[in-house]
Amino acid sequence: MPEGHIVHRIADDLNGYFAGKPVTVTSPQGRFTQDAMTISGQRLRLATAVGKQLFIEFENDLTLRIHLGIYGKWQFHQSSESPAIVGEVRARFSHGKVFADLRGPTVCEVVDQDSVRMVLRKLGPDPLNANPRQAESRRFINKVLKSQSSIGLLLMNQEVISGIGNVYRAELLFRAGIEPHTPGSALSMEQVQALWNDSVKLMRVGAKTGFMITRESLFGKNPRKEDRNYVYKREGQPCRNCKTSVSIELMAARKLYWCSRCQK
DNA sequence: AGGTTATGCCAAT
DNA sequence: TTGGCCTAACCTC
Repeated sequence: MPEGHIVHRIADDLNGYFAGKPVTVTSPQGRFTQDAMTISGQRLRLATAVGKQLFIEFENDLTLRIHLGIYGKWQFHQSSESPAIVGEVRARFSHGKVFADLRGPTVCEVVDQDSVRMVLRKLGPDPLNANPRQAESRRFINKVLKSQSSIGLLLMNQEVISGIGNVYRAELLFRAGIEPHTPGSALSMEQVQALWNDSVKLMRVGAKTGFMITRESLFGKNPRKEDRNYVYKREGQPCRNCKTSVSIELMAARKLYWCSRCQK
């Protein structure tokens, strides 16, 4: 159940364990067997994360594209014996003593390079792939500033910015003091640039720790889940800043959390 | 044991 | 906008 920072961590793990090595790929569950046979035994060239999408490229130029969706998870094992299959394992990677099990992905398919390019073309810039010159941030800013739709929706739109999900959406807007229903076009360029910069900052914390810690005072610590955020999943509880009861509503079928006093 | 929930997304309406 | 996908964890009874 990841936002983009987790997918980047998975790409790093996969590269650490398997890059440059021939990987045995199976599908204990059976749903992925046909595709698995096309890459099994090939050397894994590189795993790359873009937003919430994971691309695992093999030496025969085929790429395994994975999207974890809301349920998907990877689990890594190190063992001289093959670990028992527990539950529905869509795909298992193995090389030597390392095993990686994938469960519950929305997408798990082998595709060619053209198909990868088509997917990539649709994705907005990823804060975790930002280069130092901030060239990508301009794409994000331009799209937001000319859109009539709300910033709450825009931050969840992977064609606008990739890798942000429901937690970071709520927390970014709280930290910026922006009311989630504000149209993109009503924001200033400085506000949108600041949102981008903050997304880079927060997602780097997430990628480094594995946790979505968004309260400045808790950076570098290991807080309990219920302490990590300002407004996410805190409906009805007092705002950590002004004590106003945190608001909740459904926006495009997802729960939106915000403080009606701090975010105007 | 059964019900609810989730950091997501798409096709159908 | 709604339903469906698909899995495990975390409730409640």
